[in-house]
Amino acid sequence: MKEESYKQLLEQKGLKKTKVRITLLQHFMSIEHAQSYNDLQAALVNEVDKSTLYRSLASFEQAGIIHSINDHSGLTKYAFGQPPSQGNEHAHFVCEHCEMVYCMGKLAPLQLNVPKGFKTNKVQAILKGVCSDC
Amino acid sequence: MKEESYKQLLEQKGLKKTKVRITLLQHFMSIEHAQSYNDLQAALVNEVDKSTLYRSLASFEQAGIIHSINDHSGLTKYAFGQPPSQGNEHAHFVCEHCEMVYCMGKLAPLQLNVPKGFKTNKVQAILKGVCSDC
DNA sequence: TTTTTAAATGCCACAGAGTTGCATTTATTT
DNA sequence: AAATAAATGCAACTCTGTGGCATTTAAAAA
Repeated sequence: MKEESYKQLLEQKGLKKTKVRITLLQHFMSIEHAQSYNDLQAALVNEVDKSTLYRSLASFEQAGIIHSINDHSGLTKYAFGQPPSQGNEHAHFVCEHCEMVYCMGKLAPLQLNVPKGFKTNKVQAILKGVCSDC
Repeated sequence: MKEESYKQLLEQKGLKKTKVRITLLQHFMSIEHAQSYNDLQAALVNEVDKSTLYRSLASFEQAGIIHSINDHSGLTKYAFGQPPSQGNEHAHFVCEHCEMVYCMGKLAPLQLNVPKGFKTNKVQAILKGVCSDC
């Protein structure tokens, strides 16, 4: 994909087309699994300041370009694609072997027995297993 | 429940019956929702050292007395009861109003469409909504 | 194109969760 | 009661993530 298309996406989302953001977006769109802060620093060859990177991630997430994932590892991961909205959730798959995190297809409505008085609004599911590369 | 029963449980699990552990276990069994490190410190009136508390939690979890929960708040929470084992998972409910975390009943088997080559071993679900007290 | 302005970056210091090493204390065993 | 092994407390440290502030850069206005 040409650099132009990254710029277009940023413009469309009302974000300034800075060097950091273009590189970051390019990376997100070129990779298929979720990225931790450290993955991203390595991919950007440690050229970006820590707070800049976190702030870029925050603005991308707010703009709906990426979404953050809690995979129960203690590290937040980030993946390309819109944040799951109500009724539009997708599951995340964590490989127990290589630790990689993948976005899965839309989550089928779950039968959830919650006690009386509890009202469920959204569901987050983490699948653990072995990925196709392992 | 008498103090004797806490001691029995510790003995049964092969854990030394220390003051800290008895107080901690007593607290876990008297409360219905999951506890953060800070909740526990407050409940134990800040009398316990940080590393002691974390180490006690680790030993309880290893012994299968409690299990830890990652509710996407950034804080690990701990609840009384065996860690979910394969085929015996339960969901966790996070109240969006009071932030409390509850253990729900056993999770019904889910229909999960994962891509070819992916093999799911376990499922962890977090439900977000409003609890019966809110 | 040049000037203006508003936002993004980098640097630094900080906050909070959780861990580790080590000396001391305590529970259990002999 | 003495010996032993594990639990505790303390201090220092790691790691993730945040916030203030001066400087730079992208976009808008002139």
